[in-house]
Amino acid sequence: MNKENDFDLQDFLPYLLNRAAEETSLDFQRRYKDRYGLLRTDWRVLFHLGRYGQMTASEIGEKARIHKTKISRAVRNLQERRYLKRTNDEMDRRFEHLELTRAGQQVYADLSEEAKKHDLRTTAGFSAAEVDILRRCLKQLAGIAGEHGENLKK
Amino acid sequence: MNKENDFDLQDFLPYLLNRAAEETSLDFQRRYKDRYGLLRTDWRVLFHLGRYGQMTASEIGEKARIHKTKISRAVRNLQERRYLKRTNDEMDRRFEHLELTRAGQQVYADLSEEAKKHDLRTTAGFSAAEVDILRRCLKQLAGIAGEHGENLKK
DNA sequence: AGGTAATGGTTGATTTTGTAACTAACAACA
DNA sequence: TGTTGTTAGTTACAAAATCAACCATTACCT
Repeated sequence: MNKENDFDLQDFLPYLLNRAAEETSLDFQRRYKDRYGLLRTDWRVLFHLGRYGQMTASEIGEKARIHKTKISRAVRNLQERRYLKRTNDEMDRRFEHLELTRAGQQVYADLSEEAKKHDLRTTAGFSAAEVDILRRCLKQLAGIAGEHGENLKK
Repeated sequence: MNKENDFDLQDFLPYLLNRAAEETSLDFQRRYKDRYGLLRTDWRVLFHLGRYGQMTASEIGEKARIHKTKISRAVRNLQERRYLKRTNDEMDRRFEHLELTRAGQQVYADLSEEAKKHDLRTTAGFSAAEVDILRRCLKQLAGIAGEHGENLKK
């Protein structure tokens, strides 16, 4: 079929990563989608605010590597659902400080519980050592800093 | 900011997998996009045909977990670029056998070379053992059969 | 045969995403 | 001041993904 080429698609990392990402995201997706009407970017933004507290749109974008237009739309969605409120910075009125409302915090609490359980299920078939290596490799690949806060970029 | 919750988003596997997938896909994407005008689904289909030879659309869909509408459009794209040809099954005229043309095979040869190199670069920072574990975990998560051809489903 | 269901594949409408241009607010410096 | 350059965020338009309805062909069942 092909030349002497022994390269197998099923070993190609971008392919594997994409498929693994899709598979593992699927049933968790249902939680935030059906339960709260959120899109993927929505919950990512919500998670960041829930985990790290008040942030601006571009801080979230930088940390989560999400483009600003996606964030802009996610913020609007979350605000419409009353999960988030915006406050203008008094010093520099270009900034908007974003923060979860009480309702938003509840969603975060619920979903982060789900996420924790979800990860346990996902890794059920692996040993602790394997899970550890998996996470470390993925963080490296994702460009997420290890212990050193080397978040370079700009 | 949040309750006693110690769950960190940066450890959540769907999140990590998605980000790692995006990061690692990026520069490879440029290869097939700029060089051959292919979309992501296009090259996936092309890779399957290049690797496994003649297949039907739904066989590809099942193996690669791509929805049939996406495949239908990818096939049309590839055909327009003369990378692929269709043949109708004489026995059952619902089937179309898909196959790469000479040109398509050249694209496959080039891109699979690139892919191989790409993976080497991607894993440059890891030990062989780590890479091995990473791949095995990902295959498991992606639902790709290990040694046993347990491709269940349908 | 004739009716119903299932399968392979395509097409069209709606949603989502990506790209680029744009507004508003500030900074820097003449 | 005023002109130029940046930065935060939004909006508009094009590209792409998703979902549902749709042929055409074959299978099943009486």
